[in-house]
Amino acid sequence: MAEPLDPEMFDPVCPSSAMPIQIGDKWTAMVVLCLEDGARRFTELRGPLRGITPKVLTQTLRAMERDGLVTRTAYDENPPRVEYELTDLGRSLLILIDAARAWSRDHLPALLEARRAHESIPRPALLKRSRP
Amino acid sequence: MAEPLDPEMFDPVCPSSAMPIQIGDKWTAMVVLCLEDGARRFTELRGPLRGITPKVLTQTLRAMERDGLVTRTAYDENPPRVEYELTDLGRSLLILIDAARAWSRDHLPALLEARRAHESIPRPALLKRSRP
DNA sequence: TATCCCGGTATCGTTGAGGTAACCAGTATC
DNA sequence: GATACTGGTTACCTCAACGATACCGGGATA
Repeated sequence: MAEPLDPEMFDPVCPSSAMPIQIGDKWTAMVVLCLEDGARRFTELRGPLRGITPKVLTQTLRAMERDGLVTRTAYDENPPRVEYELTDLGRSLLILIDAARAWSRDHLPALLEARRAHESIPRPALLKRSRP
Repeated sequence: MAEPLDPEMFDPVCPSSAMPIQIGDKWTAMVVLCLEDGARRFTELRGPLRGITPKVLTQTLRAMERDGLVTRTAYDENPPRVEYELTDLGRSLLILIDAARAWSRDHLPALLEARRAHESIPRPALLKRSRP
């Protein structure tokens, strides 16, 4: 199996929301990373994905299952146990996620700096505007 | 400068909308590709980006300018002329776009096939549901 | 009997990206 | 005077994603 997930592996205040790359829907890339080391249970995923509501996690996993990115295995035990696991297709997204993270490491600071610098100037007057 | 843009370089009916990777907003990656070979004018961009409205193109370019991905140069001629050009930062997105396109070439058919196959089965009954 | 656990549903509301349509200023040309 | 061209702007609307909150069924446990 795999070690327990770090409940702080995703920082909700991290600037990744400013990152100009998105894999799937809002949570898809994070789910892929959570499943990188093996199958995980529903409630196990809710830890690192801090703030995700069960409804949205269900939606995300259903969409990923539909697209062949994860498999869902329900064991007829009780309390119920359901495990999600990456398929080869889902695992193939890891190289993209790594590329996105490499870009962020190398270039996101420049983007954020450009954005910060842009906020300073009020409005550069795009074309000559005459207001009587 | 650069050769005229191919007005059919983006297929509006192409399955890229199903692609689980997005660079920036909806049109950002396409704008980057349009500017790959040199500066372009506003109306020049409207050709390949078929269906984009001037408002949305303005929004897209303003956001890219704010993030330091493009520069905007207005020449005081007339009729007015405005040129947009990639910065080094904007150009750095090309490797990400290439990675996304490589993933699509290699894996998107499998995703679409999984999606198609999933539509066939009505509902696999997630957990036992009892409705009286 | 009561409560907890797990893996969800059901219902409602908010938000923002994106689209539609119309309009504009200044110059040049017919 | 009318029209066209460029590079936009403005007001309005739609729709899907996302979130908040509450609830559920069935068995195990206290």
